[in-house]
Amino acid sequence: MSAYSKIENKWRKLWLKARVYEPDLRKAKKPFYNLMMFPYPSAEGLHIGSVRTFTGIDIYGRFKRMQGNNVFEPIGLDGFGINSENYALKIGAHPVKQAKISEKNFYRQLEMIGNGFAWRERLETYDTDYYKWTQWIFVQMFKDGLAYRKQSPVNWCPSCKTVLADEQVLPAGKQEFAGECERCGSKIEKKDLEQWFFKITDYAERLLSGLDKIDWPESVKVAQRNWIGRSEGYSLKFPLVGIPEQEDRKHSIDIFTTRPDTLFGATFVAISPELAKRWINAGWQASDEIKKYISSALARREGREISGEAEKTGVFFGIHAINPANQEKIPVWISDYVLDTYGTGAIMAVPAHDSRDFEFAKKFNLVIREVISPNGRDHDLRSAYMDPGVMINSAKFNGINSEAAKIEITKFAGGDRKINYRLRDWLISRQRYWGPPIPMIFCSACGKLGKGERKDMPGWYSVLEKDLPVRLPFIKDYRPQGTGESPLAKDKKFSKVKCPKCKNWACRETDVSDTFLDSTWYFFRYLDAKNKRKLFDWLRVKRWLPVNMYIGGSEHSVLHLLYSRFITKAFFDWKIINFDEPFPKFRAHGLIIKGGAKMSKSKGNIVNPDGYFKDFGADVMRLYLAFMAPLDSGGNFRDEGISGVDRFLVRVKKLGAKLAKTSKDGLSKNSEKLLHKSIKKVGEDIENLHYNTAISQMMILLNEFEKLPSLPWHPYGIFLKLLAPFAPYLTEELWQNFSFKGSVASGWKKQNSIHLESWPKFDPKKIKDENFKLIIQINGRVRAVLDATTGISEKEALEMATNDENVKKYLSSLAGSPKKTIFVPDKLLNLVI
RNA sequence: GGGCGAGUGGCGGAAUGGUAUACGCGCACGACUUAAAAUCGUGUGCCGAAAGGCUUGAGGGUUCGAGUCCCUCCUCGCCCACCA
Repeated sequence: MSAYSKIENKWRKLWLKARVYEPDLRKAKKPFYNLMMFPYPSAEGLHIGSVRTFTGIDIYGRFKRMQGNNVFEPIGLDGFGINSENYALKIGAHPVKQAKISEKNFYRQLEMIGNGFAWRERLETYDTDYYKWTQWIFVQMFKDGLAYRKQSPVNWCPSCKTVLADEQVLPAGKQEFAGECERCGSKIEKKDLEQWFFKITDYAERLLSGLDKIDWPESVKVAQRNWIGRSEGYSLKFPLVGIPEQEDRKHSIDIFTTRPDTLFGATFVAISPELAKRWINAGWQASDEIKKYISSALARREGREISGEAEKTGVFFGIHAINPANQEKIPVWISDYVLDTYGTGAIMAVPAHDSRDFEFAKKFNLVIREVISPNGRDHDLRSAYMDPGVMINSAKFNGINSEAAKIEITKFAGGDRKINYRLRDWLISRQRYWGPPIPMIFCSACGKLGKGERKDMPGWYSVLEKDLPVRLPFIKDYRPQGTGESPLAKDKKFSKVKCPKCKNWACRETDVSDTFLDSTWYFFRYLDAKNKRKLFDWLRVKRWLPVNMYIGGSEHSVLHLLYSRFITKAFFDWKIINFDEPFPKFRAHGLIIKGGAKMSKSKGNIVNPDGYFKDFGADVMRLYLAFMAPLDSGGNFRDEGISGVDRFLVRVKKLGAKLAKTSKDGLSKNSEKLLHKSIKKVGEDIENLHYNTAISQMMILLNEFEKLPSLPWHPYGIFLKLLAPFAPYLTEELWQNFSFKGSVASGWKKQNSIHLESWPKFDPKKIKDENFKLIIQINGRVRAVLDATTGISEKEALEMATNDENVKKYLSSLAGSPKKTIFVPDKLLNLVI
């Protein structure tokens, strides 16, 4: 037990009862939505890093509150989804039961950190009242044409017999583990299944342009831009030759390129193994050799794409295409270096000007023809020449600049400008148990007749809004099937449903949606968490959104933040909100490490906050975590470091004993100056999330106050206010003890809380210095530091300098008079000899 | 391979182009104590007896003056990765 537990418990209860942190969501005059990414209740409990983020943003929120804002700081749990389910699987508990246990543990931990949470609005994504609206969003996406089904390969672990999310397949970076299941280490395979997708690609352009108007760290914006991967290029058609006229056969290949200027040097076409397989499935003839290559290439590609280092393989497809620029007959190859998921799955290969094509052509002895040259002549190509240059070997385009040739050659070859994106549609289905059932129904009877809610998807109906939520049934064996179906498929009571159209027996969709969907919209729901009839009350949303300040981990730079922006833009298009960027201001927090290494179970260096909060108290831990480093950078968690802030708080408490008897006493001029400087600095530092330097400034101020024989009341009150966002419990207690306002004995009221006091203001006049240290430099080196009066002229400064013994010595030894003097008012004088 | 970020004491870190190492930890010495802890005080980048010199990953540049701006390189961290 820490020395503070008693007062912490007292104030926690009083604050809760008085609703100090519950703004009126319907009427607040100066709403300020202070949001942190909600946690998913992990196995180990609240991570010390999350605690730092939560208390960190709470410091900001308390500061904003004292500045007169109605601060709303909600909290909830992102407890639905694969992570929680895997934990349940691991310990052999049922996710439904485990959720309740984790929930209790997390809320217990979140209560002890001293945050001003609006507890009444808390939510959990697995709550029926919550996921009802997750499903509602799915229904709207379907009706709007933004949800669709398509065949897609999923990750499948043959040993766990389960479908895995991409995040669960070890990434390519760790070479020796690439493409392995994170749980059992088996090689991941791909299975083709019909999956639901959200058409996020429709929003690619807006997701890109929206970045320009939001205040986010540049690195996060760059990450999103790269993820979206807009590429301006051209599409070209390569006709195929020698193909018998048959309906079911392709007669040309479409490709995307950013380098049409190299078209005359395109000496072969390469297509992805996946595309080749689709053609063969559609009726193409292919030799056994080719089929064998395709299946071995696909097998190698299972799991994540292998690293760029891997050697390229390929096989001649046995057909030829026509280069549209020079009508040359060029071979069509199948190769594993062609990505199926980017562009059209087919490329024109220009070995002379693309390193990958070059490598491939060398290996298979294909024609390499130079068409761009740095100097207008052929030269010996040892590697691909990828820079711009002068056109050669390109018929009538010879001699012109390659940049100019891009559009000319495209026109000549009958191509078009095309913008291509790296971004792919969002795969939303999960063949899992622990998530919101996708609210769709398939009727085979309607499907045969081509009927459905949407013409492009015969037989598919969304669940009627009045029938939402589609409740996740409790099933005993929730383990993933490995059949490509969700465990829900086994529950016939669940999956058998009447068709909303023809009333015959139909099938319910048994997949659940991706966890990331749950977290795209939680900040809307916080505003109206108890509303059973609507997603949210429009007036509240109008009053509070978009979010004023959002803080979270940069690991969500791409997925969560991009998906949330996407859903918000969809809401905007559905006209249920009037803004289309949810987080105009976002800041990423840093990572704290322990003993120089990232915290992990295998290293055994995970810090459990429970013991620390118990031993030191919330105020000390909040201060320690804030003092470690600026919030947006990391820090090393060291037990020894805690004592510094612990002592600091003890001294703050002791300082109260020194309070002067009357409130009339003033401070000396110097102390007052420091006080006002501190008010300024602490405020500015909090605004910039530089809590470490704010605390350092308060320590300096405390050191000054401690030196005084007695301390007047007023400055002590100001000091407590500056400290209040960091150490909410102790400052509230001292505020009350010294009767700045009310006391518990006289019936403590909300209005008496230090946390609703106004933030101190500094007087710019009182900050002005009358004296300063004049730095005298000779040739840029400091030779004297003199006390001077603020505002002295260059002449006066020079006089002071030349009268100084030390300076005299240098001037005489260097035997010269200053050639030049540089004078920075109230700062320094530099004599150049 | 590409993108982003970072390299400052024994440690976390601080420095609008103007006294580098604030604040804190740790350490040393001293006071208090029978003693220890706690507390308080003093000191604490490196070399040097001192005067003084050197020091922000390495090297160059711009500047009267560079931790800060520019170029080259090295190391570490994170993200992406055959994106045509």
